[in-house]
Amino acid sequence: MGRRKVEIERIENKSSRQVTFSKRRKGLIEKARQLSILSESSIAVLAVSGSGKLYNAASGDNMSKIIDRYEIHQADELKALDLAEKIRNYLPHKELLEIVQSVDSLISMEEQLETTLSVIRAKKTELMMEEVKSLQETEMLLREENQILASHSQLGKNTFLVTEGERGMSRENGSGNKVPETLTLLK
Amino acid sequence: MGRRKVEIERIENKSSRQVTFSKRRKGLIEKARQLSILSESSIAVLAVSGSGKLYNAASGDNMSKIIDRYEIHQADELKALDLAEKIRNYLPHKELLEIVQSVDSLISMEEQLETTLSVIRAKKTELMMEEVKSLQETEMLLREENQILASHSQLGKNTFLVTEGERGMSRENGSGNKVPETLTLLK
DNA sequence: AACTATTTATAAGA
DNA sequence: TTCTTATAAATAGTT
Repeated sequence: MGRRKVEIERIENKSSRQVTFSKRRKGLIEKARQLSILSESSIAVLAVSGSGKLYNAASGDNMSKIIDRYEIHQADELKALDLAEKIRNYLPHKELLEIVQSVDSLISMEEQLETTLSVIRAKKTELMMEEVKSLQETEMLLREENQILASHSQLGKNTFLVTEGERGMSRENGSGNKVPETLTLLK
Repeated sequence: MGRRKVEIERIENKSSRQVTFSKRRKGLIEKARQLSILSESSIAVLAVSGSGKLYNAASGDNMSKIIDRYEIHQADELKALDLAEKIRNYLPHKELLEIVQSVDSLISMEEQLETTLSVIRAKKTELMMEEVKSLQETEMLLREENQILASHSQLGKNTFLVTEGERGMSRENGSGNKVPETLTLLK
């Protein structure tokens, strides 16, 4: 769609790559807007540039709602906790048509879906907590093993451990995450 | 881009609307894929049809990571600090009674509260992710240190450490899971 | 699902 | 960055 046909492959020239990112991102978001209006739908576009900068656009509804919708969809697909089946139980197909007749019923459906969503979120938190706990236990075991090894070490009295710097989750991080320094053995 | 120019407005004919949704959605996702490759970036597209069906595509990275990035970005932008104040600003006590008169105002209140809530959730996820990452880094460092100590150990090759069952003595690390430290071994 | 006349997006250049 | 314009690509209406 330009003076020349371009192959769809990484543009090597950095400057051209940035220009293309800018032009096509604009085009993509405009296309999303048009689709949303033409077809009365909700469209979200998230773009993370090579340098990590984020661009986003939502049409038809706000970003949070579209993402929520995605998360519900995912959870449903993955059948976390057989929730999909639970929902089916709550809303058997037969009764659905009758149910949808009233506003009250829609409110109740909304509440049920929100309940489901909160269960999904709780599950996410639970899994992350488990991971943290497991990692903490591993850390403890390693420290113990370490101590035992140190007490049997051949490293003489001239050997000593120096601790440097402060590390940990309290650091302001954002995206500039630091790679852990490698343990260095100096002689 | 077709036999005729079309105005960007809701297509009234339901069938045409669906066909357009399908065609343009495909085009949009293809554009997203191309942008991702050409500019070495990550692009996510979420589309919710008028009938509520969800379509999504992610290029360059997986959907979860792109959404996480968005949420962290939001949290940073809106600064989850002083949320209470924000809520107070949105809803000054004086104006509350007047505001609550209209349905529109309630919808807008709902949206604002949902935005606030999503910021809080994003912040929670961000902090948990950081903690996991930090623990993983600590684990790596400990394993390295361990390896070095083992290689200098007087314990023979036939000796091995039992890390289970000998706990308690070395547990005087009363500080629980503390800030990991980078160790430099000097000789 | 295909086809194709047109419109639209955009690559290169200024 | 913004604009221009030749050309490639997307797609609206049709089959």
